[in-house]
Parts: sequence; structure tokens; C-alpha cells
Amino acid sequence: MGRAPCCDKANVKRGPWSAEEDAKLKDYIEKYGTGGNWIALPQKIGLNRCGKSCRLRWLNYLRPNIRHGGFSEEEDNLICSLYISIGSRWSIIAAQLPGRTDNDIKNYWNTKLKKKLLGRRRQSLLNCSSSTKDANSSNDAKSSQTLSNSALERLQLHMQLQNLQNPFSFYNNPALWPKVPPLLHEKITQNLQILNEGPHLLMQPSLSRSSSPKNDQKAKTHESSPAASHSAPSDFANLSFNDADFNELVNSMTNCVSSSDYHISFPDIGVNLIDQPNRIQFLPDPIIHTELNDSLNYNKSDGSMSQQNQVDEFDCFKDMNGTSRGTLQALWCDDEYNAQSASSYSWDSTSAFLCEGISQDYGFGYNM
DNA sequence: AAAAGTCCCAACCGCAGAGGG
DNA sequence: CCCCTCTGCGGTTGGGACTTT
Repeated sequence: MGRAPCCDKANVKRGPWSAEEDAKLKDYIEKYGTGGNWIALPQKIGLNRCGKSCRLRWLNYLRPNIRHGGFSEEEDNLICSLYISIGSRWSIIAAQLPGRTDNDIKNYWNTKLKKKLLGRRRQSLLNCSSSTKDANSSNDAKSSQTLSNSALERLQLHMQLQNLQNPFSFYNNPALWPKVPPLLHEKITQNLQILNEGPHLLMQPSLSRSSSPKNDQKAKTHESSPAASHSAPSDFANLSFNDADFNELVNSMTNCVSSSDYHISFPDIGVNLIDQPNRIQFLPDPIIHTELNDSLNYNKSDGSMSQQNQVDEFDCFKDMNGTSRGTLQALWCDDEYNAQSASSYSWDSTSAFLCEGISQDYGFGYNM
């Protein structure tokens, strides 16, 4: 027994809305609001429509300040970056794009943006399926592939953006960061401006706390940190806070939903902030790593597509050097910080940020 | 010119969660 | 708790518009 339908589908009009229906709905809502009950709304207005249909029509088309089509390059980049970071959470993505609806963005992504950015991979996949596998194994692969497409798309997009050194990538676009305290935001922004005047386009800042015990530890930690060992100079992104500013920063972190001494989550944007004794990092949603784990390990045993074959299949992986591949393989090992993770948004494996490559791609390391 | 194929997007569907009784 | 209603969300579909053959 399924649940009762929200309306009598046989007796309500479906399909495209007429101008008269639009006018009725718009006039009523502008005068009286929705009344908190969409189901009852069409009857009040005298519309022979389902309440859900009215709601959708209003939200996606009739409400004020809606924009359709004509996505700008900036919006493209924002959608891309957010998709990479949080996946197909269209309502959250739409919230970052004033005047855009989740439906619009979803359609735009599915029909244009994805093709634009992933066209090469799709073609490659199709060639593989049709030329190298029989029908059954191909179906199996397709089925498994469906489960992991999102994560792999996101990963590849991430790589592509990084390769392009896109100025609107997550790392270089403060608009995409979680709602960090103004103090921290300002510091990072200042730092970015300095960075972008220099030769290093990819941001990899560190953040230090000056004149504090933590800072004394920092020098040692910094020297041995992955960030410091990267080819990018370790001093190009060194931010300092005095004790007062640091305390204000910590005390002002109110927009997180959970926190401990070591872990703060911003689930609305899918970013975690890890505060280790000497280091703060912003890291994207861990879900992508879980999905990646699943997708890279699928069908390991049935021969339809080995992990290595699948890795080879994607352009983004082909472009990666051996070190980065090693990083991917190392994403799932346990590490000492697991016990310190306090919320449900904690990383299953935080060793990712200790590995060169992904950790540098995905996180800002802020030495404290 | 017309048939076939493809693109695009408004609208629909079903599920999950919130909240009230 | 349990049940029910309502809302919001993401995935999917139908069909008109456009392009290609």
C-alpha cells in the first residue's frame, strides 16, 4: 500500500500552465501569500491544479526576481566548483546564485555544463563499453558506473579546474568558502591578493598564530608538513594572528553545526575545518572520498573493469603523475586523528590531508 | 521538404524528513 | 511512539523546438 496521493490526479489539470492560471496564482500569492498550505491553495484560488504543481510553478517561474537562461561564465564556474565540492545538492547550489532556481541549475548542468566539461570522458567511456566488453559485462559496468558517476565527475572536474588554474576554483574564490569569520576571511583574501601577484596561481596558504605557544610549535611542524615539502614555497602564504585576533577568530566561529577542539563542520557547503594543534585546513565534503573509494574498488574481482583499467580510462587520471596516484590509493588508511573527530561529518580517514597531492589540491593548510 | 535525431526545459514523480495530533 | 499531512528535494520524463540527414 503506497501513501495517498496529494491530490486526485484524475481530476486535476496537468501539463503546461496557461497565462490565466499563472496570473491567478501570482495575484493570489502576492496579495495573500501561500497561507502555509500549498495543498489547499488551488481550491482557494479556483485553480484545477495540484498543490505541488502550484508550488513548483511559483518557485520556478512566477516568484519575483527569477532569472532564466543566460548563465554567465562566473555562474558556470560557481556551479562547477560547488558541484565538485558538494555534488548534486541543487538547492544549496541555487542558494549561492541569486535569482536562479534549483531546477534551472539542474537542467543547465545536465544539458550543457556537464557536456561542456566532461565531453571527453563520456566519449572515452562509450568507446570502452562498446569495443571491449560483451553485453553482460558492459551492463554490469554501466550499472556500477552509475553509482559512482557523480564522484568521478566531480573528481575529474576538480582536476580540470586545477589544470586550468581557474581563478574561480573553490580555492581561489572566497565566495565559495564556508562562512568563515570576517577576520579569517579578510586575512585569507589579503593573502590571496599577494599570491596572485606572484608566480604561484594555486593557493596553498598557511596560517600562523604569532607570539603564542602554538606558534612556537608551528615552526617545527611547518618544516615537516606536507605543505612545506611541496614545490611551492612554504612562506608565500603565511598569515599571522596576534593572540587577541586569534581568540576572536575562534570565538566567532558560530556558523558551524558541530565542533570540538579539533573538528568543525560546515555541512551547508560541505566543508570541514580541521583544527589540529598547529594547523587548520579547509577540506571539501568527505562523501566524495567515500564514493571514490567505492568506485575505484568496484568490480575488482569480476574482471569487467579492473581498478587500474578504470583509472586509466579517465583523462584526469592519465594526467596525474605517480605521486598523485599514490595519494589516491592512500586515501583510506586510518590515522591518528580519527579518534578526535567529533561530528557525523568527520572524515573517515583524515590521512588525506597528510598526503601530498590531494591534500594540497583539496585543502588550505593553515599553520597555527 | 520531410523524416529522423537531438536538445532543452517545464513539469511531474516518488521519496524522505519535519512536525503536529 | 505511531500515524498522517505537508513540504522540499533530486531524479526523470514528455513533448516542443531545433538541427541534421
